[in-house]
Amino acid sequence: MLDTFHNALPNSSNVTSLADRRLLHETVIDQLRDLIVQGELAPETKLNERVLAERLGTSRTPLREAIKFLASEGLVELLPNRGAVVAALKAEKMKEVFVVLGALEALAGELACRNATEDDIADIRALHFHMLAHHASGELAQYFKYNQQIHSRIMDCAGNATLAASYRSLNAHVKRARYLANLSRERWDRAVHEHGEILDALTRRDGARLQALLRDHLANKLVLVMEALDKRKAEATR
Amino acid sequence: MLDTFHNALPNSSNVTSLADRRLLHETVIDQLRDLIVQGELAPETKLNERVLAERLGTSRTPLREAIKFLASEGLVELLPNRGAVVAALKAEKMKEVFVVLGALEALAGELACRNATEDDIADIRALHFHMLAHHASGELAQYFKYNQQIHSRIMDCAGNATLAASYRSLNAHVKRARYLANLSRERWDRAVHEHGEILDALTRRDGARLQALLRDHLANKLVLVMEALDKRKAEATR
DNA sequence: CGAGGGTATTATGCATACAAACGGAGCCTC
DNA sequence: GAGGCTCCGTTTGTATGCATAATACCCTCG
Repeated sequence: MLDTFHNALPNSSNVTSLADRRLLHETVIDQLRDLIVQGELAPETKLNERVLAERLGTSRTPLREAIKFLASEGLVELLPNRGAVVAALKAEKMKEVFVVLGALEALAGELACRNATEDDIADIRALHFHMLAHHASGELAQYFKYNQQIHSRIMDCAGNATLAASYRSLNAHVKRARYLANLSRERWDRAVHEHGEILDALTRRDGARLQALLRDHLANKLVLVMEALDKRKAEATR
Repeated sequence: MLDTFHNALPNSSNVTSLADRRLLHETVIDQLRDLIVQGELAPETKLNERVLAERLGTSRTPLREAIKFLASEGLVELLPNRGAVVAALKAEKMKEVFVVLGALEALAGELACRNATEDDIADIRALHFHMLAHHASGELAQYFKYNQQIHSRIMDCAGNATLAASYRSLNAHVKRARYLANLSRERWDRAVHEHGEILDALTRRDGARLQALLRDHLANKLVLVMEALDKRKAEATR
């Protein structure tokens, strides 16, 4: 997974020699984030330090540092004197996250219309058609992958690393909900249609339109996630 | 049971009731954040773990956990195998932060226009007049305090805890720049005037207008910070 | 049989110990 | 004299130990 979150290395001169040195607690941060995002560690799971440390092949110290880091991203919650748990997946929280993400993506779209090069847009178009192909053949996992890449690419084109970092942090929450959302064909088709419009707006560099489209796109995605959460809740209480 | 006495201790962040007691690493996070935001630990200062731990009256373990936490907020940067430094105050970074903050505050304004109670708005009006008083008497520090409270209060009225958390995290960067911005009277008057318009828009619950005002307000603040940064840079190279 | 309390066990929070890596001083070589 | 190499002190990174808080269990009592 290329999702590794690197803090910007201030020293760009010998960046390669420093960058490829993976510190244990950074590895642990990524491993733990993946476990949470992919749902392998279910929401509200208690994080037993000793057990987890052994599972990740490290000691408690780097693990504890990783937990503190993820706590500030909101993926885990700290219970004083009782350790940490994987953050709950609550409908209310999801609504909040989507509203903020909507604003961030809208901003990114606006900036991308100004800053993207033609090559950037060509790349995004290529990703778009890959995505269409996987949609056509019904390969959900691959579809999601390219979908995600398109949004990330637009974010990158905005040319604002701070914006991108905020986006990634919040987006982790959404990714977590993804694995439980099984798309109806109708909704899936609609999402793909929206992506077509998004690509159009970007191509025409119509910032205002792209902003509105991205906001709506997120709002529709929220509906999906909410339905999935409701269904899960219904199954749980049954 | 007898420990209920401890609940009287000052408690800033976690609303999750249970036993939220003050843990050492949390205290250290706040202390360290304050040191950085108030400029006592200057940008690019190396954080020597042993020295800092002693200064804060703790051991390296909680300090390191606090550093990891602040790293994810972007206030410190981690240099693999070489520790951590206070994040640099760069113009480019500031521009980025202000753009994102602008979007977040605009969103908060829009939501606040929908969700604020009349009492909320009355509170904000009260803060506004306190601020005016300190502006009139030229008390910058007090002015800043009420200014900040107004923005925080609007943020709270938005009723989106996730939004508020993102805002706080990014706003720490701005606060850090504040101590070096010495306002000209003209600019100060202008900022106060803008605040008047902001209050008006909120009172009339004109979300679109408030959004635009907050965005502009932030943009103007950015200009101030940039001038201050330029001046500091000029002094440094002299 | 259930409730309450007290003790034992376990896990967390913090401190310290140990290992590895960086940086600098001094020495050697050219 | 300059450049580079090595060794050593310092600092970070990781592991482990110890104390305390929380939980689970059991025993007693109603």
